[in-house]
Amino acid sequence: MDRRQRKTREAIFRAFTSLLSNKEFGQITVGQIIQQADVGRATFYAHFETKDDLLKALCEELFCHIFDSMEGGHREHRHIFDCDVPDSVFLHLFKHLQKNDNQILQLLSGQNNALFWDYFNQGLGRLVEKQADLFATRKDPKLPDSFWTDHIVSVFVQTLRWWISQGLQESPETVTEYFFLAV
Amino acid sequence: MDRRQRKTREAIFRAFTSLLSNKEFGQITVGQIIQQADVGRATFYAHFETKDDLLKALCEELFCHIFDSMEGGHREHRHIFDCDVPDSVFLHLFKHLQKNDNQILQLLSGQNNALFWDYFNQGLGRLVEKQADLFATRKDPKLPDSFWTDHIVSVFVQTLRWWISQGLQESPETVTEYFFLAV
DNA sequence: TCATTACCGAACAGCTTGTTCTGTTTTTAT
DNA sequence: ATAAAAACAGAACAAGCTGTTCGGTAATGA
Repeated sequence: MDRRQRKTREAIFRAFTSLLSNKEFGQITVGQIIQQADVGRATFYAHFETKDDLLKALCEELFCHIFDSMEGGHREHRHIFDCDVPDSVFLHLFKHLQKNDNQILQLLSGQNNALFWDYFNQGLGRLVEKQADLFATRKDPKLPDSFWTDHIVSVFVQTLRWWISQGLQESPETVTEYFFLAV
Repeated sequence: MDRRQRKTREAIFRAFTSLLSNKEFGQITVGQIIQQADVGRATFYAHFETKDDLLKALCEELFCHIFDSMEGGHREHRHIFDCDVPDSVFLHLFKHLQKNDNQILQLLSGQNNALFWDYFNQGLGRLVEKQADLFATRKDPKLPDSFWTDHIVSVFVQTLRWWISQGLQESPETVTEYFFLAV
């Protein structure tokens, strides 16, 4: 990809996330984005068909990366996070979130947008299904499988939301413990 | 309140909910609302300052009613739903939702709007706090209180979301059982 | 009946969107 | 090095939506 394209695309993303951490998605105009990104109007529309398209692209950029980096047993981190205890995937995820790569927490915590949470749920769902046996013992046999995976995802999301609402005071280990106590 | 005011207000609400069940909130224009409601433009703005104001008013209309009708031990229904078993409040709520008063389910199930869920969460939170002792036995003492109430609300919402996604096939009794098994 | 209040409908200024154009700069391939 | 291709800036544009204003009409309630 052309270097100019890359720089422009990143400038737009930067400007957009910066605006998203302050305002609602609906209140943000293309004019503000291109002003903050210092980019021509026609250039913006050469990269993204519409504002929704930009949001979608940003979500994919952020969430696909964070979740894809954990698939396949996340071997690349095994030596760092001591990943042989069973809960490591979720602890790892909490640690990732605490590091706040790409200001993802600002985006998740703002009342801005359900779309972010939708993408997050989606990636998390895939993760949980791969770890299904982890929670099999706690599952009452009466509960349908689809219900149970939704449930686990929901508990994780609630735990994260609570953590954010507390200002991330607790350690990732504590939050992971809460998660497993609640599920 | 003037009869004309009432009729206009209800016509706008009807048109708005009708549109909301098909389109996203952001895609709906005031022009469409007043056309469907058969109401003059100036009249709309005499009733609601803005489109967001209308959404807020609708939420209050819907959720405050459904939750307020259940506060104070919901005595008025005691004879109908056999409310002396401990889980009756939530069973009652599921039954209310199944009846689908005011097409509330269409509004909750659409990917439309986080705002509806926010109001729903808010009302539910009040309800759960009043029933806190119901879940006290399952609560691990390590978990903070704020975490636990959030957790219960979250499990209820997840249960409802799952129920909607299944097309409300299960009975309210079954769903209530699932809820208590998962929490 | 009569004053009040709500409504209609048209017109409006202001803003946002998405497109199109011209001309300039940067990249890439020869 | 040079020429073709691609990306960019910036202005101008039509179209649509928003929220306001105003004169005229109809319903309400005392």
